[in-house]
Amino acid sequence: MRSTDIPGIRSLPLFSDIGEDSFERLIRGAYVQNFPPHTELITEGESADFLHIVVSGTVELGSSWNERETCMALVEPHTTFILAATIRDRPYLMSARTISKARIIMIPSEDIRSVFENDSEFAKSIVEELAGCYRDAVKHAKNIKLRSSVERLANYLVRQASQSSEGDRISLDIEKKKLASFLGMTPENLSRAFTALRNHGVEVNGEQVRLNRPEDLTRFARPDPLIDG
Amino acid sequence: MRSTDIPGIRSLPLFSDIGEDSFERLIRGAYVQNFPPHTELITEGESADFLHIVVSGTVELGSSWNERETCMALVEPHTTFILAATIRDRPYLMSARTISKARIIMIPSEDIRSVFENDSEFAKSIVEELAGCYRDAVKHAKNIKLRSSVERLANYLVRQASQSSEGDRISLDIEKKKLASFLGMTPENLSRAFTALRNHGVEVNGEQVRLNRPEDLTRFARPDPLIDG
DNA sequence: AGCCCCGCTTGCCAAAAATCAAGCGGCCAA
DNA sequence: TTGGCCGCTTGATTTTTGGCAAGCGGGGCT
Repeated sequence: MRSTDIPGIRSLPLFSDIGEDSFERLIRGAYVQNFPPHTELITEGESADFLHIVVSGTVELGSSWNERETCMALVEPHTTFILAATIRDRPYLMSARTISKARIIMIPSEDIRSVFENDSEFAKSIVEELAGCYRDAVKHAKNIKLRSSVERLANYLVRQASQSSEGDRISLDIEKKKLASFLGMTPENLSRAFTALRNHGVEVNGEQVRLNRPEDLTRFARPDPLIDG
Repeated sequence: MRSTDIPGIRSLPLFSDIGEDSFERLIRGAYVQNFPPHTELITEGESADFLHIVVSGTVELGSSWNERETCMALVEPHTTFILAATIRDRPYLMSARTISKARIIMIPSEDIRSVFENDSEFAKSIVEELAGCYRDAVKHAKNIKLRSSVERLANYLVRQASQSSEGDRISLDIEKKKLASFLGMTPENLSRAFTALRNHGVEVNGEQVRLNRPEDLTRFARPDPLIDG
């Protein structure tokens, strides 16, 4: 693979600060691939042969136990997944599947480990990325342990709105079913949670959600940078 | 501080592989301190000036939101806490307080970051430790999202028993109140969960728990290395 | 020793969330 | 076009969990 095969790869957070030789070494063994939606990329419990980086599209990380399943994270472009398994050479704790069409870089775990040892800038990037993943996992757990389902939905909406350019209009870009799972509730319960938030000016129309009284919703949600940040 | 001040410090996972000069550098700015039980060591939201390492005793990591509080992790000797905040130079996501008397090493965050850049063995140890923390956080979230409260308790007991030398006798070394919070339920609910597990041979006597039919309990709990490992 | 505080338990009830069932409506394929 | 599948919603009901109150009992303090 030539590095020019992937426009913008050099500016990924993980690569932006590293030396040219380290970069070449990582790129040499790497694959880039386009996947259709709903493709299982990795399976919980398997061993971690590649580090994955999302270039475009969205990837879901999910876990299951005893016939139950839950969505643990939604991975957006420019970040990695299953970095921890790669580093510790342990089985994946989560499965990964594409939600939309997705373009993904895969780098052999051994290459990651060997470049890590020789390039302290890369090591720094890796550890920053990993620390970020860790903090996200902690936030996810806090969200679920400390808030009710309606509160989780409210905060999700407030956050989406703050990130959207549209101001108080949100387009849920994932199935409600999936959103429910991510927020730790059933689809039925998510429907009811949306209904409950009508009192705070939330108006739902299929994928489109409008926050008619954003201040009201925010006051109810009480977003916290240490959970939602 | 002299390194001889802390017996065994050199064999901590974080230090066992690093060079003597790196070690000296880390130790130079470090403090060791003994804390009484129930002492707040760090507070959620503050900035991360020190990496903490538990030498002896137990430390609780907890988080709060909107008057609610939850125990996120129990840190045992030889591991670190708030490593991620140290590395990213971000505010703590969790508070830390001692549960028992505890002996703790504190190393300035800057020292960690600078030695990290110069000693790839140390970098490797740091990233392994961090990956371990991340995996623990993911497991915690899976545990809570995928299991009911009774199932969580059952698995907790099975795991404790497997780690204990006593076979099927367990001594809960933390308050039930705290255990309840860690397992994501109220103290009342924990009591009821214990009662429910009588059907599977669980007998409680204050701090002492006996598993009279371990196979039965295990069959009910369905422990999973990707959650309980 | 006696008192009080606090952790734990239990009963009772309320709230939250899951489950079951039915119906609507869009989308895809025959 | 039509049939069937699937995602979503809503209602009815159950299960799970939480909250409140009362009582028990151990440990520390006066």
